[in-house]
Amino acid sequence: MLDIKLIRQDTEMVKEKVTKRGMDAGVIDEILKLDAERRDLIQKTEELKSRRNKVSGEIAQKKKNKEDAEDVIKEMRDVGEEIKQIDNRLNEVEDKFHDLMSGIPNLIHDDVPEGADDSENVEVRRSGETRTFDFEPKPHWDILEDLELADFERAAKVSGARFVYQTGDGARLERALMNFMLDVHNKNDYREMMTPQIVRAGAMYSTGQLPKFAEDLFKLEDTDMYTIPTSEVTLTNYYKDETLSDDMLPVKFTAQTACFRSEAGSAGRDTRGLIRLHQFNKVEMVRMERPEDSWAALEEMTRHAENILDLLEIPYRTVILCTGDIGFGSSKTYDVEVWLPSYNDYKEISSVSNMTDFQARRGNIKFKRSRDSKPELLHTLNGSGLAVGRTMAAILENYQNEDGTVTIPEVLRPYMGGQEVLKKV
RNA sequence: GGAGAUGUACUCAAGUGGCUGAAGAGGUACCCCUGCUAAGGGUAUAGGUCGCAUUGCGCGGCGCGAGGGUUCAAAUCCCUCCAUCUCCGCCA
Repeated sequence: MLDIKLIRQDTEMVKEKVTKRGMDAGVIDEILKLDAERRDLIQKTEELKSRRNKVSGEIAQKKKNKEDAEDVIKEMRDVGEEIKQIDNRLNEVEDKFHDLMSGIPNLIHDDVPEGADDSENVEVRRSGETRTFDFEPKPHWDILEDLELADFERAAKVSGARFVYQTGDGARLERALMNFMLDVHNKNDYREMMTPQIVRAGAMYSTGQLPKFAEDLFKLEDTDMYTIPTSEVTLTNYYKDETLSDDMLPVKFTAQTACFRSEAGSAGRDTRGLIRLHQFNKVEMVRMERPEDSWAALEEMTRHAENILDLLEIPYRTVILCTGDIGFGSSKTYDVEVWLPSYNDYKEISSVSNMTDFQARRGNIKFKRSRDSKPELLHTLNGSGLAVGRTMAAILENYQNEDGTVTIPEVLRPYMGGQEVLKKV
């Protein structure tokens, strides 16, 4: 949600930024019109309410003095009727107003490059040499099958397409990765959390999944509850409707959860392997920052995501998302992309965003600089650190050997009981 | 899942239709007293949000878990929802 005051004062700037995302800015004019009507109605109804309050006091006085108040009461009856009518109209206008407001994406930062889609994202740095194989490397789904690390067929039987059982060393490697990632983030002072994985609609609204992206979510039948598509939802909403004191900042959380995505509209894409599933594990980082600190925090958090791949010694690059690819609530996003031989390309493994005050306004998350200062909206940030399944895919493909085995990255070996290779059982 | 109870400000708590922006206590801040601390005394302190105004403190609406309703008027009556507690049932 944007600040309506900003839209009023700086209309042209807002329109320009909305347009850059490929959205029709006409809705801004519509919003301003509704806003004007809304404020007009508020003034009218408040004036009447003020009068009613005053007269009500007088009625109380008269009653106390055993005077007759019938005529004033009658008059107030009409005033009450008028208030009701204006309030009804006001409610309609405000509903429409909020509908439109909650459909406006966050303002993009000036650094965000213009572009139509992900092909126009701009690389900002690259790390590690991509390996040249002196044999034909296998895609990770073949490795999973050959080493019996995962079972997609039986998952399809039980749950459907885009689900997986990880089996044996496959399950152990998944667990090792999650523990490794959480340990690294812990060292960087992110507070570890285990969170709910089912939330109410209100939480989804705050972080921006609702109302616009409902089709991406799984909803529990006959309830107002949804499975989370990322722990960004539960971590960011932790302080929903609260005002934090300055000494609590910055807030830094990390959590591992399952993530559930309906993947509506992605039929036929990434159909094999661990890249695109309805359920996957992800370790997430979320931060809440003073507005003046959030841009530095975005850079730092991106480094924290990259650091996982540095430690795993897997090649990656980092791109800044262009206007056509950046998410709805984000002002600026870096994607960290890992090298996948099977795609012969870099594939997103982390997305790190500064949502500025966009989610904080929706979720009413504030802080006070001191005891006497006014509450201000926080800036919220989130980033994967990392998508666990995709990390596993990257390890299998980048660390595979000619004999079909996979070398386990050194940093993971302590988490695998000292095991050095994955091989056929 | 069944039955009952509760939800007021930082905390505890009074308040069953008008005089309640909301008693009282604690807490917190400052001051007095005292060599210091404690105890004692005094003063202050009700959040937030919305609208108007902003040459200056301002004016007003909302607000007693949330949302509706009744009424000239609601913390107080009614409805729905949420949360907490107790008992029973069930269960990892």
